[in-house]
Amino acid sequence: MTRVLIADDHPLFRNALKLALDACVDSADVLEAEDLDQTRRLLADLDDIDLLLLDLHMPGSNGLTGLAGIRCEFPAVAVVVISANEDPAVIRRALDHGAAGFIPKSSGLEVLTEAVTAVLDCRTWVPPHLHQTVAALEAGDRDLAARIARLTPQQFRVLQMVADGRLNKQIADRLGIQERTVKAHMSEIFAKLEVRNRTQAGIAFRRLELVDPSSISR
Amino acid sequence: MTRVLIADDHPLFRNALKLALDACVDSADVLEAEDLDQTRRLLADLDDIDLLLLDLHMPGSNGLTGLAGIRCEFPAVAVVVISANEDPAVIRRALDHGAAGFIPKSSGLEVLTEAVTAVLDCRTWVPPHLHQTVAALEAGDRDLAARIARLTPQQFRVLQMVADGRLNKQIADRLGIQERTVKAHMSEIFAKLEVRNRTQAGIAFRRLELVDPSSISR
DNA sequence: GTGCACGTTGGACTTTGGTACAAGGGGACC
DNA sequence: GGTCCCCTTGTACCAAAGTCCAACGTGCAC
Repeated sequence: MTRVLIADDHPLFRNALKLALDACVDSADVLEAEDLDQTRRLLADLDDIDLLLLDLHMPGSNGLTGLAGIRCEFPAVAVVVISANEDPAVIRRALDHGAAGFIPKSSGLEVLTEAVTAVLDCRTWVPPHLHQTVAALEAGDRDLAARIARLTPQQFRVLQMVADGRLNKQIADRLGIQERTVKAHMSEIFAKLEVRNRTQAGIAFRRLELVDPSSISR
Repeated sequence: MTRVLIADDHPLFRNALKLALDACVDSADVLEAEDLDQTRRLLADLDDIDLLLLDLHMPGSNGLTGLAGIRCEFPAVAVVVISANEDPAVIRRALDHGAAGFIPKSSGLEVLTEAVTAVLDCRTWVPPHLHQTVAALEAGDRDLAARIARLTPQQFRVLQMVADGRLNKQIADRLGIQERTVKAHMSEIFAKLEVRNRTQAGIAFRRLELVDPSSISR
């Protein structure tokens, strides 16, 4: 049986996706989440999810940050990115970060069905009218993606807090571990990201964001 | 006599702006620059420039970073921002950072003339069809702008390098000063930006950027 | 079973970062 | 001339960051 998790804060769109899934898979087990935390919890609790349909602009998913985090923590799960934004550069970056496909929110039911079918068949899928454009773009994030993908889940969490300007001690407290351990993770993170200090690590991490830096402001 | 500096990497557009200036000012002294470094040099060498027409996407001007830098170093110069991007949120942010006006690159000659006339008359100017929209936006960057505007020119330079992940020692070398001095600047910067460490300062500074963080990548 | 990746911690250490307090020179402004 | 801001440097000190070494338990895969 195919088990799919739909992660989108828009109930109506979740329904549309469910219809598409019913149309192309018999006896699909469909789960839903409306923010990134819930998504992560479900992925962790149920270890047999085959496919994740992930909205890039869902609460908690900060541009590509959410995607990259999921890819670090659950590398075995295929992820299809969903977004209202159809910018080819964004699609390119999502694919670079390991997305198995990209579905615009404006898609009709047939397109959704086609896309889901393709991905469940282990083929990547992007909108046909953008296929050429996206393919022509040189890999925007491939090196960044490759570096970040090397991080372990815990290292990713540490990096996220570093990119928030937190101290090692604060990170240790929040994760319930010793500051030494945080430092050990930091050394690993620097090596994997090929940077020399936490400021550069934070900068690299924040490249995952998509929108104007100000709108995240506070 | 009115002295104006046009900072835009597009020669054709510089010409259009010159025409507009000729049409509304008699005996205008028009200078040109095609990147931010040259702009800064001209502003520093000639201290009697009344108006700067600044392209947001000129080489070196990294989103609002260039504008903020100019405002720190030459607070007396009126700056009108020019951009192909007409996003009201960007216009709002530019005004928050002290721009005296905003001119879309798509403007015709009459509009350019009108805008320049208004600004030389010490009135702020934005495209009439966007005026309401921009005014309705709550101040996006006003607090950030207020904090950054307090920085002295040297502090701004230091912060810029911090946001690049450089060490205090490296910053000191590049500025030809002692590391102690850099530290003194850092303490000032933290106080003015209301942050507690360099990572947070770097984050705050990078909010000035406008585009997807990845495209600055390397 | 044997490896391997992951997360964890330990000790000992060096390097950076950051604060507090004080002060002098130079330029701008009144 | 006096005042204020900017930039600079100094001393002294403490906190945070980061490195190099090594180790142990767990769970997973071959």
